[in-house]
Amino acid sequence: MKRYLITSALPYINGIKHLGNLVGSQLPADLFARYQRGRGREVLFLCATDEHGTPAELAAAKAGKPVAEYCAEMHQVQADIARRFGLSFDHFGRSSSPQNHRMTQHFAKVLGENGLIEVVTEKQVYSKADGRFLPDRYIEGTCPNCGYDKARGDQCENCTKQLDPTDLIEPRSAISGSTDLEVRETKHLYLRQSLLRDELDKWIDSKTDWPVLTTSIAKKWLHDGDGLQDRGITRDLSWGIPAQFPGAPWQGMEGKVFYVWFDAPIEYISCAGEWAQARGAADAEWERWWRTDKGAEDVTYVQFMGKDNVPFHTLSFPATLIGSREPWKLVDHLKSFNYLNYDGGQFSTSQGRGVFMDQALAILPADYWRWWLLSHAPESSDSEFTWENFQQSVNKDLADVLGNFVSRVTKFCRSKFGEAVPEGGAWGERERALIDDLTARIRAYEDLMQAMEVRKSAQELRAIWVAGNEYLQSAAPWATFKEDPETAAAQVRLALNLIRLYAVLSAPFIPFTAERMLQAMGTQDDSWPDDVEQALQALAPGHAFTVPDVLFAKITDEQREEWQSRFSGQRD
RNA sequence: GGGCCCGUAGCUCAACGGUUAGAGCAGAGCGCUCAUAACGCUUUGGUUGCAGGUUCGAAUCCUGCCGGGCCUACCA
Repeated sequence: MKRYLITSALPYINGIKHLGNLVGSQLPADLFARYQRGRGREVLFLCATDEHGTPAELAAAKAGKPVAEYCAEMHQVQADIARRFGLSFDHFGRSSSPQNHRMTQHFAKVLGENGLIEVVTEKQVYSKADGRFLPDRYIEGTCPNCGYDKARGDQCENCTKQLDPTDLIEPRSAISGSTDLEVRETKHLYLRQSLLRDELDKWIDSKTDWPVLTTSIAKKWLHDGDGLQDRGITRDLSWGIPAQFPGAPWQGMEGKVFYVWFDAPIEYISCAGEWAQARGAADAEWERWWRTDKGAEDVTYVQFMGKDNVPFHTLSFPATLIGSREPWKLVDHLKSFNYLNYDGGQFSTSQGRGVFMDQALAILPADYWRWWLLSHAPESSDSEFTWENFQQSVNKDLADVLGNFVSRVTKFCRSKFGEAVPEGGAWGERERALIDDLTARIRAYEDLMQAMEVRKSAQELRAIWVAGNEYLQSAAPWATFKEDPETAAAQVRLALNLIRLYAVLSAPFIPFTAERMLQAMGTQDDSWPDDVEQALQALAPGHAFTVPDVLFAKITDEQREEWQSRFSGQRD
């Protein structure tokens, strides 16, 4: 039996994520995890907050809290929202965990011992007022090229010219505005990934089934200019994983920490350790997912992320794993997404533009969002959220096609036969045809889900819902009942069983509603319909059910307009 | 500047060298009356961004142009 290790890109700690972040990584990862579990496969689905780096420190300072405290709180906030969105992580960890401290230092140590780390002395801008070194883009000044006065130290956004912080005229700290800056010498560790270029290149070449988006980005970095560049993996920050530690094969790194992009992917591994520890399990429990010498040979590892994360997942993290010369599991499939835009522009965390996860849940249940986001996932190109489209899709697909189906079937049965699966009658031609149709569609759905074709899977699932309405229209049990109640009973029995079938098939997309559907049908049987004919007999004659409340209330024009204006401005 | 991706019906998207370019929504008509004024059937709608080229055959491959997006290595 195949096992699936699934990771979602780690959400950064400095605030609540917007729907664009959600649809690009955590949500499709959850869809895949739920589907594989539904098929009875062993799954380990991991995610964590990415807690290190300059933005975390600044966000904590802004909140007036120590970084550790701020991160702990934000982790709880994000974990709570993730749970309410139905994100079914086996463990939601933290890149600041003790496990990740140990694991990150372990990798650094073996990379150093393998000659893949060197100490480089470089000059960097230090702000006395802020008491810290400033990353290039945290320095602002006047562009020497075009005179734009808010040019950043890495690039001028106005004329797009690449800059060095020392090029700026009248440079100042973007944090405090202080002009009391000086260039200081500082030492950093560099990962010599250029030495691994050919190995990485060969590895990427072997991934013929990856999206173009993924491989083209990797190829660019491997071959552009002088080829893959070495990368600084330490920073002058206080919050992070210390780069100087007992047993480290270098000296002079006191007061420095590893760069987030070095330690964050390693958290994918450490998180498995956190998961095992939380369950009181031995190390072997997580190692069988990650170590090919300890049972991970039969693991299929799938990563989900937005396109901006691709270089780190195709190059620097694999370089870390390969360079360790230890038998770590490398990613098998990397599913990357484009961006979701918001009503003509981009979602923006810094500008508070768009809908954020907590706000989304405050106005509608998670399944509305899950369905819309997944059925419109930005797979082939960027896609766009508009309130009109959201209202239209959700009302039609969820309320009319699925919700109303459940409603019409259960209410009709209650009024004619009572709240139990009716007995009598037999299937005929029409029922055979339906079973054949559903079987073909479910097999197609399985293929699409396996291939992580998110939008197409949603389309196929919707078509499966439609088939139920078509069947009812054609069988017309309300008419049959008058002449031939036995046959009507068989038709209604089939329709009630369709509700259970739909719950099972739809659970990866709309888990909360799927659970309500199963509850209404009075069953815990969520077995996958390998045999559709059998699956449609799971609820036997006499089995009691209840008529559920409306599964999906429609979004009214008034609501839509209100939300449209409420979210047009800025958050807070 | 360089690289990559995209441009198909009013809207959101399929089709990736092979019949007459498809589906959902929206629009139109009909049917049904179990149901959340829901459902079903039929149907209108396209010079596939533009101009060339290759081919028996092009939305698909090539060249140029126009338009949009992403990346470009110290934000993560």
